[in-house]
Amino acid sequence: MRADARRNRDLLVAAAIAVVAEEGPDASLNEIARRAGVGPGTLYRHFPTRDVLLAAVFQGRLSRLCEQSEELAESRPSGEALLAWLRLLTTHAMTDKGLGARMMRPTATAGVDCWAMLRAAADRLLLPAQRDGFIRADVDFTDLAELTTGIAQAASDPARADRLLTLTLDGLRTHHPTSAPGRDA
Amino acid sequence: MRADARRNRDLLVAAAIAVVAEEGPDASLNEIARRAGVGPGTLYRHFPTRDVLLAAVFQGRLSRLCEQSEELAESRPSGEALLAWLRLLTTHAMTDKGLGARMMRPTATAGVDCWAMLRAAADRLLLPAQRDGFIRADVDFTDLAELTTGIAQAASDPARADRLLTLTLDGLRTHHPTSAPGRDA
DNA sequence: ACCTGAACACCGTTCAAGT
DNA sequence: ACCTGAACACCGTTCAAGT
Repeated sequence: MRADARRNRDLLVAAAIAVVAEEGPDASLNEIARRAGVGPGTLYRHFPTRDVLLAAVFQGRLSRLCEQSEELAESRPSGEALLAWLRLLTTHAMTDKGLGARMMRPTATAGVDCWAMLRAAADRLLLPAQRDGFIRADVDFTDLAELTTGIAQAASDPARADRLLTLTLDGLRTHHPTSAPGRDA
Repeated sequence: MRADARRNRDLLVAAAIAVVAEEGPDASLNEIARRAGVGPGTLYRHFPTRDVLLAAVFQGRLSRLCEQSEELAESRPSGEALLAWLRLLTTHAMTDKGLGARMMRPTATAGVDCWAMLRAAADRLLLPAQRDGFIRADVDFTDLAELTTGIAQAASDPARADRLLTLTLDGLRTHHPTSAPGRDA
């Protein structure tokens, strides 16, 4: 890779990080190119698709999230660790006006395989929590990903997202029926 | 209202219904005007904002949803009725590529007060379900609206939406702790 | 009163021309 | 190899001119 090409690529990613933080994932690509000081053609050469550029923007935050999954797995009991990480994931899905939510899909596999990385990070916490009996055995990563991104998209602010996440997690816990209403009434 | 104005308004709504069904809530307004056979200026005269036009498109589906709430309240036991209606609401939020989800916000009050109508319809089922002890007393309409729209936006297909809704509702039920794990572990 | 449609500033995307 | 930037077809929105 030629030196000037490398330089332009870095300028574009930096500009994209800034612009996406301001305007969200639908930000103008021409604006990003302008801010990076290159022509629009140069942007398309490096990033043939908007999603490829967004993946580059997303990459830093994603790897941090994976690290945090490892830390939590070592430092906390399984149920607690999963809950804490899901909170991080939800916050994550809300950043940059929905960029996070947009990248947390199986299809958003551009350059880095975001979905596979997230699944690995989640399973590291989910499987122990299921083994220890805190979470239903039939829940999988797709459930967690869709529920957290959904909450992140629909909640009006972080406090409400936290409330919805708490409510939802009660549904994922293992069941302890006593009188079992809700069936006959 | 002059006769030709009335006629143009109706043409615009009809065109909007068709185009939004195809392209979703971000459909081109010029395209809608074109399809209605009027100039773009005429569209803006009748609907100063995109959301006002979308509310007109949404209105029919909304009133049907309110009727269904009344029917369910009369014909079924409270817990069952609420669940059935929430299924309808979720389906609803998925129609027209996210138009439903977009209108289910407090801000989307254009012409018709969609939010107030939905709240009335939901409370008709939620309050009895809470009185009968099937749903937590601290859950309110905002919780239900955000959870269903979130699920609708994040789920990849109707079957998955149904699964997520079921999981979530288990979290909204009244609690029956037996061994109460998830705290200490 | 209401409608028209040309006009403006923008957007995403492409591609000949340059170095 | 890579970059440039003019160019194209589109978009949302406005507003003078018409009836």
